[in-house]
Parts: sequence; structure tokens; C-alpha cells
Amino acid sequence: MKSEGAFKKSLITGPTLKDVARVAGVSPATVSRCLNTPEIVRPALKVKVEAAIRDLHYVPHAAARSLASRLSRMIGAIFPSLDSALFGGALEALQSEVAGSGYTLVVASSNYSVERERDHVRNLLASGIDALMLVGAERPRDVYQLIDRKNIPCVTIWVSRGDGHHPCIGFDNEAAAAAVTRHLLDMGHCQIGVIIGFLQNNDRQTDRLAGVKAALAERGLSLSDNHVVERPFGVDEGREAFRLLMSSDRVPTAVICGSEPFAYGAIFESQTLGLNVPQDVSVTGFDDMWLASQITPGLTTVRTPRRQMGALAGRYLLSVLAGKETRVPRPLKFELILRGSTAPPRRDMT
Amino acid sequence: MKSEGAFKKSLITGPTLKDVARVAGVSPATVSRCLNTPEIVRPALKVKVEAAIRDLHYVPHAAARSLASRLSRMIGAIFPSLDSALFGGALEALQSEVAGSGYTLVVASSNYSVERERDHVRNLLASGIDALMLVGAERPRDVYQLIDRKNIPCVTIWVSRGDGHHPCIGFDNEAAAAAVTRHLLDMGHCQIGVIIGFLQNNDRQTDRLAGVKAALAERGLSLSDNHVVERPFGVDEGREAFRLLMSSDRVPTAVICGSEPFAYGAIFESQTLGLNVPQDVSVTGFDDMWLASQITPGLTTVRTPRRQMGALAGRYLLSVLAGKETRVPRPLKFELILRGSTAPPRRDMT
DNA sequence: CATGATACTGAAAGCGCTTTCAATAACTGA
DNA sequence: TCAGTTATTGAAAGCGCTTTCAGTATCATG
Repeated sequence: MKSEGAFKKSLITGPTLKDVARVAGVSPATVSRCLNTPEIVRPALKVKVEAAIRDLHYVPHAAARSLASRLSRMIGAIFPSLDSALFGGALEALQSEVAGSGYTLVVASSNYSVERERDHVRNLLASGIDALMLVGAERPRDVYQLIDRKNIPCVTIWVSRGDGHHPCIGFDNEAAAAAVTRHLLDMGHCQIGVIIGFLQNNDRQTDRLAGVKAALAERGLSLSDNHVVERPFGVDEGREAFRLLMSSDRVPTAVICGSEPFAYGAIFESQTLGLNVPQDVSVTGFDDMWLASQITPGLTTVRTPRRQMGALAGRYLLSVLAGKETRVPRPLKFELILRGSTAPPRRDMT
Repeated sequence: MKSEGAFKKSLITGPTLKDVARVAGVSPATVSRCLNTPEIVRPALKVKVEAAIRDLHYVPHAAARSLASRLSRMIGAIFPSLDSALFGGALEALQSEVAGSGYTLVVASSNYSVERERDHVRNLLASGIDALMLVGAERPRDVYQLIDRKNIPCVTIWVSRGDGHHPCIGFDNEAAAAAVTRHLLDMGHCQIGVIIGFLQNNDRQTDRLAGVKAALAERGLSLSDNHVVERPFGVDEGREAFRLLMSSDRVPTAVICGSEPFAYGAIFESQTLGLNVPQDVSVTGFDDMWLASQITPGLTTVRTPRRQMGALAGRYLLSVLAGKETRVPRPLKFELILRGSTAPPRRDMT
């Protein structure tokens, strides 16, 4: 910490790379190399530079680096929502993965709105992100065009069929829903109700509904329109949808929920209605969030690899950014978790 | 699905401000002014420039802007956790507030670890954030020094007493806990157990415990050590802590939880133990998350202004960044929500 | 109509870093 | 020992934008 005049500008901005170079007695280029490719700097110099960096509390100026190197070292991620716990694990995992590697994670939430998502994509691209993560693969073509024009790696999660152009890291929503449905069919249910989120622009929900229909079709069954209730995500919406289903002309003996809050709502509402789960009606969830195992009865549901998707998406993007040949992992496994909320239908109802 | 390291240096950089200037027939300076201070550009020119921007699909280069203007237009936020729903609402609100104003939100999660928080602060500062939001005010002095050295606005949320140097936007945790405690005392409880999160480096939990003790002290009561169980946050931890409390020598007639998952755990565990809430034991939560009103019995708890804290923190920081004289709002209101999980103690236990 | 004030505009100098490119230093084998 | 390599280093040219500064056009006055 010598000559004061040297930092007259630095008093506000902090020391620059040039200052470090002067203190260490080397050229700015060498300092830069110590930061970026330390292996090509002679150890003797490296030590001096590192000492100078420490002494000066030097912190590289990210914007300047970014401008000079054409790399922002930022990765963007847009989630449909941040205030349910649904995507929290994935976000947390993604963030750990990314933070460990000198990249910075920029997060946005689209509130399940295509328009807001598009805005965020635009903003993130403008702020120079080097890579992008999105949830789900189905979205207007122009959003993908924005991304492609920038030519940055982009990965979609939560689905296993991508849009054909961008890699995806997720599980097979259709197969998972089909597995749940088969479980119910195997128990003898044949009147099945479905509570599902809005299908438009949501391939996860769309695929899940398709999975239910496919499994039913395998047994020659089908889903009547009034047994499918489409609602915004939420527990109260689940309650209301459940009430609706239980008052339809052919009362279902089992209710499949495309999202777990619906299932919680259904189970809570069954108590209000004086119905017994699973004796009077079976209920299934989707995701196996923490409440599923705590609630009474325990919720039969599908455990989805939420953290894993976040972690792998991060690892994938970092790997591509590092210039490594990278392949997307095959679809991730889900797991059918059987608990007390499902049972064979009562005799008199079959 | 191309990878092959093509992204390493794909210089399809898009049009620059210079290009826009050429197309519009003006100088680069004018284009820049159209972007930053449009009010000082003659309308005739502005129209030409805007047309050129549209035609070329011009997107300003954030890093270059940032380098030249010394403003990154990024705001950092570090939450203790992202995978519970606790901070989700605040994050969501903060993010909306920030996104609407041309700023970008950079999010990190510290996992309730001081060290991880320090690392993130360092990283965020290095990436040039213009402002910072933190949860809680209590942290090692050196972390604040890092921030102050950069001289950027920094706000803490979730608490009402700051560290004295940085503004805080939150509610009075101590008063809230005291309110809960008084509610129980008023009902006649005098053996009270507490399940609380780790106190070290967590002023929210510390204040809440202090609030309980203060309210007890008002009535000349005190909390015996074995009636305070300190655990990591979580439902299962709540179950275990509850079991412990209910097997202590003087069984509490009411259990105050410093975090809502503890309370859920307590209520679930009471069912396992064959205890009746609230007849055998009252339970209170803290936060009023969605499950509090759905569970049976409904959870008596404190409703905390979570989204509001996020929104106000965002608004505050933006306002300071805009150079406006800004005052921090006074402590926010919490609300005691009475539901079925609390009742007077049974006669034979008083 | 001259005059100073006012409103815009463009030229040019960086912002702090990376990255050629040429130069030097340090080796190698003959 | 010397040419031929190879490993390091420093000088200098930007990266794309903002911003000062000086200049020109416009305008309201006397």
C-alpha cells in the first residue's frame, strides 16, 4: 500500500488491474494472464502478482472483462414461479452448481405467462447472459428465435421431449402420469377424474393429461370431458375442483391431480365433505413434495427429480460453455410412490 | 443441438450502436442519448434513431454500457434458502419490482451459512452489482466492510432493528413472538415449550426467542432450558423436537414454534403420539404460510409481510439508485392469526 | 438586426480488461 | 558454442458504449 497518488481515481472505483501490475512490477497483460490462464505464467511472477492482488484487495471489473472477452460469465434462468416450493429445489441446485464455477446466476420468474417470459428472455439476452435455462419446451417460436439469434446455449428442463432444437433435461411427464393411472386401473378404478393446470403453453400439464388418456386407452377406457377440470395451480383451486368432480353425474372413484397442491386441496376438501380417502375416493399427486408424506393419509404420488434437473442443467450449460463436447443425459427417472391415499374402489361403486 | 465448443467465441455480435448511428444518419453520441436521456434529443432525430434501432434489432451491449457508465444495472439479493416457500414470495415480489425498471436481479442462496453468504457477497460485488439486499442484519463485521468498501446501497430485510449502518425493511420479530406468547399466557398457559431454529447468526430466531422470554418475564415467568429446543429448520425436526418436549419432566401445555415447519411437525407428531391439539397441548407457528389455514386444526400463527418486504426492498433500492432522497418505511405490521391450534390448557394441567 | 442565451449535436477521449503480435529469455541438441 | 526451438512477457490495439467539451443552430431580447 504505497504511493497514495496512485489511487486517486481508485478511491471510488477500487484498484484496477493496472495498479496491480505496477505494484507487482509486471505488465497489465501478465496480471490478466494470472487471472485467466495462470498456467502459462512463470511461478515467480505469479506469486508477486497474487501478493499484489491480495494487498490491494483487487477485484476485477466484471463489465470490463466481459466487454473485452465477449463473455459475461452470467447464466440466466427463467422459472414459471418462485413462490411455491416446486421450483425452489431446482433453483437452489442450479445456483450451487453455477456459483462454484465463477459464473453468476440471473433469475427471473414468468408467473406462467408467455408474455412475461418473452420479456425476460429479451432482458436477459440484453444483459449479455452466456447461457439460458428455461422450464418446459413449448413456447412461441419467436422466443426461440430471439435466443438463437444470440447463439447462446439454451437448455430446457422438466420435460424429456425438447422442441427438437434445444436440449432438454427432465423426465417423461406423459409416462409418469400413465404410471399413476395404471396403478389406479390395476386397483380396479374405472371412473377417473382429473384435476389439471392450464394446458395452454404448458407442456408438462399437457403431457400429463395425455399420459392419463393413453393409459386409459390401453384398457379401452376414455376420459369424459366433465371429468377433467382445468384450474390455476393452488390448494384452494384443488378443493373447488374436487368438489366439482364429486358432484358430477358419474362420481369418480379416483382423482388424479396434475400438480401436488391440487391433491392437497382434494384431500383437505374430502374431510370437509365428509368423504373418506381412500375408501370413498382415491387421490394421487404429482411431485412428492414434503407434505405428501406428512399428511394423513399419505399421498400416493410421483417423485420427480427436481433438484437433479437443476443441477444437471447447470452442469450441462457450464460444460458447453467450457467448450467441452457435451451430451444431454437421457430422460431422468421418476418414481411412483405408493401411500395411503389410493386403494381399490368400494364394491358398490365398481 | 450443436455443442462442439462453437459457443466459445461465436462473434455474431449483432449490430452495434455505431451501426445504428450510421443507418440513422446521426452520430453515435446521439444514439446513446436516445437510449439514456431521450428528452434532450430533438424529436425528428429521435424518430430516425428509433426506426434504425427497430430495423436492425439493435440490442445495447450491457457490459459496454456498464463499463462506460460505471453502472451495472444489476441488483444482488442473497436469501438464506430458496427451496422452502418461505422466501419465495419475497423473491418474487423483489424480482417484479426490479425487472420493471431496467435492472436485473441476481440471486444467490446462502443455505443459512455465514461463509457461503460471505462468498456470495464477494462474488456479487465482483460482478459489479449496484445494490444489495440481504436477509437479517446480524453478520460478521467483515462482510459489511466488503460492502461498504464498494459504497453501494444495501438493505436488510426481515428485521426491524438494523445493524445501525444499513437500513432495514421488516417487522419486529421480538414483538411478534411476544404477541404469540401473551396470547397463550392470557389463555392460562404457564408451562411453555419453544422450538426454535439455530440462533447463531440468525437474528430473526434470536429475536423471537427473546420475545417469548420477555413476554414471560412480564408475568414473572421464565423459560427453563430444557423447554427450549434448537433445531435446523424442517418438519421432521419439528416432530422430533415436539416429541422431546412432550417427554420432558414438566410437560408444556403449549409449544411455540419459531418457524412454521416446526409447528406443522408438532401437529403431525401430536397425531402420531395420540395427543390432541389443542386440548392436550396448544401449538403456534410463525409466518402463516398456506398450510396453516388448511391443516386441521388450523394453526394459530403470526402472519408476516413477506411479499411486502421483498417489494419494498426493491422499491427502496431503486429509489436510492435513482438518486432520490429515500427513507426506509417504519417497521411493517405483523398480524396474530388465531385458529384452532390454541386453546386454554386442560384443568388438570394448570 | 445584433447579441447573448439556450438547445442540440458530434468528435474524441476514455471506462478496465483481454488478446494479438512481436520481442525477449530460456532451453535444446548438434 | 550456436542456430533452432519453445516458453514467457510487454506493448498496443481495441471491445461497444458514455460523456465531456466545443461547436453550431435556434431563439428570445434589446
